Amino acid sequence: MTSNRRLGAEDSATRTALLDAALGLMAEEGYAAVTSRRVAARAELKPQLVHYYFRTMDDLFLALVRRGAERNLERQAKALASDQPLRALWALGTDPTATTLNTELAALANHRKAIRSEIGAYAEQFRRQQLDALTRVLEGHGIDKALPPPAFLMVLSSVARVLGMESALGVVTGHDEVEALVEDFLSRIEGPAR
Amino acid sequence: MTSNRRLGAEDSATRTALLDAALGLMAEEGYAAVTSRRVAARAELKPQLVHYYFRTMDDLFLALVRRGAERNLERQAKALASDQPLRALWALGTDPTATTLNTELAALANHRKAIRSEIGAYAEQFRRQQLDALTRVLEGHGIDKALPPPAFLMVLSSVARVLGMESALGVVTGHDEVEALVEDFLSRIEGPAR
DNA sequence: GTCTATACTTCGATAGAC
DNA sequence: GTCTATCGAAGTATAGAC
Repeated sequence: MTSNRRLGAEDSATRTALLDAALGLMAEEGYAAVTSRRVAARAELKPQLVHYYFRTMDDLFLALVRRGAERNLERQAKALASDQPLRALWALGTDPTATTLNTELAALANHRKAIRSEIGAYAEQFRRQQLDALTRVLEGHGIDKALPPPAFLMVLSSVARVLGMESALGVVTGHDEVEALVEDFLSRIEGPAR
Repeated sequence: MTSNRRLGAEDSATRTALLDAALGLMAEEGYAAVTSRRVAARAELKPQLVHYYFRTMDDLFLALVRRGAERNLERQAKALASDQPLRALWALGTDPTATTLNTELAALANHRKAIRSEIGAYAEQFRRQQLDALTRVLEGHGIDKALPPPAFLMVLSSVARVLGMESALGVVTGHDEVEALVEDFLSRIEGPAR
């Protein structure tokens, strides 16, 4: 019944500024810092505008997830289309900024249902995009029959993700060894890094 | 200069009740739900008691991290001493409750310095405890020379962790395949699950 | 050693003015 | 289509009573 209040236009510059501010706050101080007041302050706007453009904070998070995911699907598509798609994928997976944001989103998804399904659906899209590209890449190379592309992909992206998370915490044990392992693997498939 | 205010005793039952309440909130609703008011309400106590026993919310989080880590180091030690240590480790790593809590802690660590170093130090301890036990286990078995124990450990625990996180999001692509891969690996080293 | 009264700040959200 | 005035609830933290 809270429905006949009006909403700001999707293409408004103010709306974009609010999303940018929210993204920055989330990356730098975590999802709990994304409050209507702080988002507005960072964008040098009034707090009430957040509710005009997004109604609730949940709606703001959803808009943030969608915009970020669409951007990153394009980014990943470009990476997968490069001449060393696996190395590009590895670089994307270990990127510190992405790691931080992914952690925040995962935590956010833990307890906000609408956000969880949105993130889950996008996560599937990322994985499928990777799988499509990878299946083609691995066809040519003589890769172990016991390692099907979906499993290989899970292993590679899991290691990249955890390596990024642990590095942020200052954990080092096992990192050199697993990086050497991955490097060995990548160079056998794609040759030395260019 | 805020220092000569007194603090509650470490072994107080009230203090324990507050920590239990904080843990439950963190698991069920995320770290942002861990506020002095909500923690107290869940423990059926007054909010001010949180500040009497922990002074600041940061101190409460630190106490929570320490208590949880000490408990889980014991839990992991037991798992590693079982007759199928790798399978026990895999089970611990994919446990949904632990996965949720780990995600919250990782997010919390992203932007609270004191908590980050505490979690980082404990993460190293967990890894070292695993490595000590694993090195002994792998000595006997004929495992690939190209896969040193630290790298193997990183791969196994990374996959377990990401599998748990993605399952919570409803992601499925690649999961069956990587589980089959892990099962094959584990059964070659430890035999069928008991 | 334990807990309460209280101060001050920040939160999300709505109704209504331009 | 855009923004402001304003409300009631919830946040952390301290000083002081028992």
